[in-house]
Amino acid sequence: MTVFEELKARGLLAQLTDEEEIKELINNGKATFYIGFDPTADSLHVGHFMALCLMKRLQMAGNKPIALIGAGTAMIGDPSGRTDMRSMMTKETIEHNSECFKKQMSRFIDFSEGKALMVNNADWLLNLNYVELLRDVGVHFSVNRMLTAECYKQRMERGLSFLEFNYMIMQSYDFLELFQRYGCNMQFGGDDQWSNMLGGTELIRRKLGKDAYAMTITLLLNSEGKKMGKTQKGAVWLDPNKTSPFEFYQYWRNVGDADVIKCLRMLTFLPLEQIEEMAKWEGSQLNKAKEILAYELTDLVHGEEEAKKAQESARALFGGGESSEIPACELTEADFLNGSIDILGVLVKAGLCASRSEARRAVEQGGVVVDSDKVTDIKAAYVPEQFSGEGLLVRRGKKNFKKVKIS
RNA sequence: GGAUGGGUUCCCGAGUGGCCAAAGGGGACAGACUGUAAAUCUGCUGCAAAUUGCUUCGGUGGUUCGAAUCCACCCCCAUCCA
Repeated sequence: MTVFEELKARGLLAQLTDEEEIKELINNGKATFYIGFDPTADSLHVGHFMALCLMKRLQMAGNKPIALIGAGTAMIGDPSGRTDMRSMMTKETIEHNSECFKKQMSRFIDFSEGKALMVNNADWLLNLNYVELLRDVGVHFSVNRMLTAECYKQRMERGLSFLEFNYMIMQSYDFLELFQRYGCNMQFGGDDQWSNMLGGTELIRRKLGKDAYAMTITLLLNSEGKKMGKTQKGAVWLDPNKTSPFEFYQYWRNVGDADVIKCLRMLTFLPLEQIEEMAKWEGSQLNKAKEILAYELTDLVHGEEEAKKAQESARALFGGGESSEIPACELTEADFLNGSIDILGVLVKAGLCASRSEARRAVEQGGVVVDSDKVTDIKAAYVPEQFSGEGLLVRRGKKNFKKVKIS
C-alpha cells in the first residue's frame, strides 16, 4: 500500500488542491512539505500530534518535512475557527512557547542529518517592511475574495480586527518564503487552515508562476461533532507535566464507543488490517479496543514504560486491585490543624476538589471513598498516622484517584 | 465622529429598587443503571468558621434604609450612517 493510499484509508485526508499531483509527489518521496505550528501554548496538544504523525509517515516514505514554528504568525493570531479574538501574547511568552514546542517535536521527528528541518517564521516575518509588503504581496490578494473565505465567515458576524484579517497573508507569505528558500512545494495542516493554505498556493502561482500544493488533515471530531482532545480543564497536552501519562491514557480509555475505531485509524500506527478486525467487535468487547488505543497513544507520546505503568494503574484501579503508580500527593505537618485534617481539607489538598464547598458537595452526594469506605460525614477527620506508609487512596467520583501520603 | 441596540455566574439567556447568590436551558460534576461507553433518570453547580456570613451582574463614583436594576462619567461589542 502506498503512503497516499494509507492516509486515505485511515481517513486522514480532508481537502486537496490536486489529488493526482499530490499522490505522485508523496508516493515517490518527491515532496518537501511544511506544517506550521503557532506557539500559542507552552505544550503541543493532540491536534499537533496528528500533524506530527503525518509528518512522520511522510518522512518514512522519503519526503522531507519542514516543521515551521510560527513565532511570527503567533504575533498576529489566527482567527480561523474562532468566535472571538485570541488574547495577544507577549513576545517573551511566544519565545518561551517556541522553545517548548521545539523540544517536544524532536521526540517525534528525526531532524538529524538534514532529514527534516525546523524553521521559525519570526526570522522573516518580523522584519518585513509594511509598504514593501503591501506592494509585493498585498497586490495579489483580493479583499472581496478573502471575505468570502470560510475562515472569516464566522467572524464576519462577531467582528474581525484588521490584525487578524492579515493572518492569511502572513501564512501565505510563509509558504512563498519556504518555497523559495527550500523548494517546499507542499503544505499540510488542519482542515480549518484550508483557506489560509490556499492563499499560499495562489500567491506562489501569481508571484512566481509555479505550482505548489496544499492538503488538509481531517479534524478529529467525536461522534457528536466536537473536537477531540479537549476536556473541561482544557486541552489534552503532550507535556507530561501538564497532562500526566495516566490522565492521557485515561482520556483515550474513555472515548465513546462510536469513536474508538476512528481514533485507532487516525492516530495510531497499527496496521489497518488489525484495526478492521477490531471494527467488528461489539458492545463491551470494545473496551479492549479502547485499551489498545490508550496504550498505543501513551506509548507514542510518553514511551513504552509510561504506557505500561498507566495501563497497570488503570487496570488496578478499575479492576479493584492495588497499584503503586497512582498519582500521589503529600501532606505536610502544616496541613494538620490541631493534629488532624478533615475530609474536605484532604480533597482540596489532593487537588480532587477545587474548593471546600465543592468537596462538601462531593461528600454529601456520596461521591467520596477513602480506601474502600464511603465517606458520609463531612466532618470526618484524619490524623497524620493514617497517611503513613502506603497512605490512603482517596477517590472522588468514579475516575478521580489520588494516593495521599504524609511527607 | 453620529444614531440605535447591547455587556448578567463556565456558556446561552431571563431579571428594570427589597421576595436576588440571581429564572430557564446547555455544559460540568456527583449518584442510580452499565462496560471506566452511550442513552436515560435523580441530585448538584460563587466562597466560607455554613439554618449564618462574605463577595459577585463591563469599570468608577453617586442617589437610597436598601442597587444587577436609578443617575453621572468612562471602557468594550454589534448594526446602520459618515
